[in-house]
Amino acid sequence: MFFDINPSNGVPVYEQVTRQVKFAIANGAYEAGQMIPSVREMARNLAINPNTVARAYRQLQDEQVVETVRGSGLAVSSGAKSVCRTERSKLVRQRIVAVLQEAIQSQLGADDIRQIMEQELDRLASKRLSQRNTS
Amino acid sequence: MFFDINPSNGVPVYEQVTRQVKFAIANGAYEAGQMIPSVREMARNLAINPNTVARAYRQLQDEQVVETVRGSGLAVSSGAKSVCRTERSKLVRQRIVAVLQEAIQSQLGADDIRQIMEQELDRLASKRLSQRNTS
DNA sequence: CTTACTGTACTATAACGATAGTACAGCAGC
DNA sequence: GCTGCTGTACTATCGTTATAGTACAGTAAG
Repeated sequence: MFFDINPSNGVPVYEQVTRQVKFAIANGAYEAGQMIPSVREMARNLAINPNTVARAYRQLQDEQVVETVRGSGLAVSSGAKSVCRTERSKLVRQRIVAVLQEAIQSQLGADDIRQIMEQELDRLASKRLSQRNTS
Repeated sequence: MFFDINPSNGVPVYEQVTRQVKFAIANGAYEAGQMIPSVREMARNLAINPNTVARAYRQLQDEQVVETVRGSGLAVSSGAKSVCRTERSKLVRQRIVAVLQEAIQSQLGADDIRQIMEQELDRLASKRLSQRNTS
């Protein structure tokens, strides 16, 4: 487990952080009541600015995914898991729709898209296996 | 046919313009030697700033997709079509890979992804038909 | 009490994307 | 030659993202 930030991705860094924290909660890496890494620790781990992490955390707090425990840090809220799960699905679906629209607009047929998808799914699957072998 | 700009997409507007011009060349909407819309006309059509279009066109010219004809405008270069075709495939493939990585990272299995894909392909196909009927 | 950690809140700076407005050289068509 | 179009080149401004640095209130642990 750990986070993967891409600064030149179009997607703002602070949003990548909020998203990946939500995803971690969604798949149980962070349980309800558990503390998430502190602003400064997370910033060190991801090699980004503490302010950027703070901004991400503020957003998580606004969305009630996380609650502050004074003097200790931020704890995962009780209802967070299901919320994050639905949000995760929604996000992934949005991204897939966007790409499909783009593909269709560039005159690719449904079969072309399926073919590319399958090729890349295979590639990613084998890549993932080899990563496990080397770790 | 026409262009579809999304200002709050993460992707810079000027890049959306270059991409869509390339895609139009790739699928034959603009033939070699033909003029593309002027900076000001394109800006009016897309409701964006002429400077943004100018920037997109400068980039197209740098990549030799398009050549300036003094006093008249920009003409599609002779070799442009095949270049744009390969570039289009590459771009779409990149985007698909990015989404697949994201989907896998959020713990979705290959079958989940296929299922979402098929659902959305259907939705987009029916949407496209209804659009044709109303135009 | 002191120390070391929490979140939180500022200011300032830099880079980038986008917009607005202006200006100029070159060519087509009348 | 005049008018109207072309691309091109500026400057200035605004908003967003990210960084750097500083500061402060609250708490846990020694």
